[in-house]
Amino acid sequence: MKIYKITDGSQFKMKNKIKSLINSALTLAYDNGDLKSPETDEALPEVLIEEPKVGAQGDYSTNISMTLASIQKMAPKKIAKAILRNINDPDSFFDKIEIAGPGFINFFINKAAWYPILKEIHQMDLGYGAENIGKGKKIQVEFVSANPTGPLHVGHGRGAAVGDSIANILNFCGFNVEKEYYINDSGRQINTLGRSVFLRYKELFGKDIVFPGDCYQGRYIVELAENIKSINGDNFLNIEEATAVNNCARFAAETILAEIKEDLESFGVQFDNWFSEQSIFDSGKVAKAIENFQNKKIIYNKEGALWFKTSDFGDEKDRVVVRNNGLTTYFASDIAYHQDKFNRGFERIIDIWGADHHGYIPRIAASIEASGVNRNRLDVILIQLVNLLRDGLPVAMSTRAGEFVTLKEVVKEVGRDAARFIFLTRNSDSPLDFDLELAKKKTNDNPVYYVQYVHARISSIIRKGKENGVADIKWNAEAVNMLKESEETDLLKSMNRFPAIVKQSAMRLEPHRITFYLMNLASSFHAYYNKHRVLNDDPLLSCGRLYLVLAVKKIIRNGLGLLGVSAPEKM
RNA sequence: GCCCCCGUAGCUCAGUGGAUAGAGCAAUGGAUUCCUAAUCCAUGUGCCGCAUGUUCGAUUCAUGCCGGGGGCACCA
Repeated sequence: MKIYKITDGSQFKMKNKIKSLINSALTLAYDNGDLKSPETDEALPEVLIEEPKVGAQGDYSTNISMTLASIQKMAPKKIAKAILRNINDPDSFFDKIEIAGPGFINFFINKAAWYPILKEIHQMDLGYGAENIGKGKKIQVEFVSANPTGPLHVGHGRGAAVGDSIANILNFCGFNVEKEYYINDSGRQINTLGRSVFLRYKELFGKDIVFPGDCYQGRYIVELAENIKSINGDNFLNIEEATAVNNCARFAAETILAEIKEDLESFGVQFDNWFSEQSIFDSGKVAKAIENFQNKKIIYNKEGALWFKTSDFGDEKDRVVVRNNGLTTYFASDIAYHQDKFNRGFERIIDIWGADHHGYIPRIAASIEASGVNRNRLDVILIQLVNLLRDGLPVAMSTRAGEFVTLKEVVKEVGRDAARFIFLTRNSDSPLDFDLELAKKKTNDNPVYYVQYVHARISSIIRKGKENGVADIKWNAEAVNMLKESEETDLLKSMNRFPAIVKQSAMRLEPHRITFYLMNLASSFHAYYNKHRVLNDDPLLSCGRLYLVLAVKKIIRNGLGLLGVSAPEKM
């Protein structure tokens, strides 16, 4: 993965500055008796700085006088006044400070105070927005992990987009991230795959077959059978059926997996590790895990099966790990697999699953706890369904009947950027409507192009600027000081917010926050662009504005990069 | 029956304790001799599902109910 330069704490942090100004004011007020000095053992509320939604309420505000009211036994407005009396602002950082509503203190920042942000953005460049919360910790994101029994469909695409973006964001925030795909290449459904293909194979030779309902129905099964026929002729008809089925299974799984890899590649998703389920059987880790739990007396025998006492660890009932026919369940390999993840040194692991697997969380958490690892080192993100639409009407999809729209088809039709972006326009918790026609539209309806267009427009301005003789765009205090328009301040404020958005997105594992932020920044830019000319008659002003829009361009690029979406120079 | 997610403007959705709850779409009217009109500007809309509680303050937290979706195998 890429390594980002992260300079911890070097970002321009308005909130922290205001916070410290208030804290000094409080100290002063305690000293001179404007406010009652707190008892030493008293828990003081933290000074919280927030951005009001309404412009008239200032750039920032704090509710500290309300939270102090009960401790001070004083009316919030009186406390606010006492704080104001003691605020020291020698650099005239504030234009004005107001007390409003029930006792909010609203701060109006001097425009000039925003300018250093620009310098910051240009200096940090590719690293702007990176908050070092990971501190190099090893973290694993496991996602997609679709069974190699059929092609990836749109639902997998959503998981891929979310997983890849989360990995990008965490990497950006200083985690040492590994992306992993778990291949279910063992067990019953692989056998079913083999049976399905073998039946179709027999069919190709004119044999009468009965194709059971639990077999895979799709066209691709017939294609796999045709491939086998062209390679092996009728050889598989002349060997023992079990062997033939097994051969078909191996061939089919390998072929499908290769296609899955290809599809993901063209979707822009690359994994660091492809982990085979079979490999944890081969290495004896499953057997070892079971034995270990038996020694701990948390696996018991009932009616010929082995049960893991997950109910001792918060699950609602116990779960079978070895069936009475001697076969292990998937849960057994999952136990070993998750143990293996932690043994590989990951401090945290993130599993991204379809929402239909949510019932699985308690038992996996139980197995982790039982293995002596704190369960909160695992995060599970559940991805809700994707409803595929065309012009507002549902596109029929049924895995059972083998009719589903594959990820490949969608990417081919709407493009990778549009697909990835749209997958990230919702919280993973919410079902997502994906309209193929809308995704192709190149209008305001389609947020991808709305954001990308900002990047292209700015690139164009910069090209134009070069033609006009502006060789390099750099910090010029005099020029930057000319950025006085309200739309310019809006842009500066919005850009200042980016690191906080990234941080929140990383902590809560929610990439859609970046998506929304980018749409918002794009909107501020387009409004600015339509109202003011960057390249204008005044060379100094043009210089300042170029410096401004180049910063916007960098943030758009960084943000889109986190989503895995390209930032085009031209559109 | 039990568990999980969702319920916010006509539609699709943001908003994890603050003030007058936001955005896009849809609707109507406007903007381009000029850096990309894949753009912008203007004009509305809300028992934030219901109820109780916690709080100075609840769309946000807790509990219960209603409605929608999903999950509850010696399946994967």
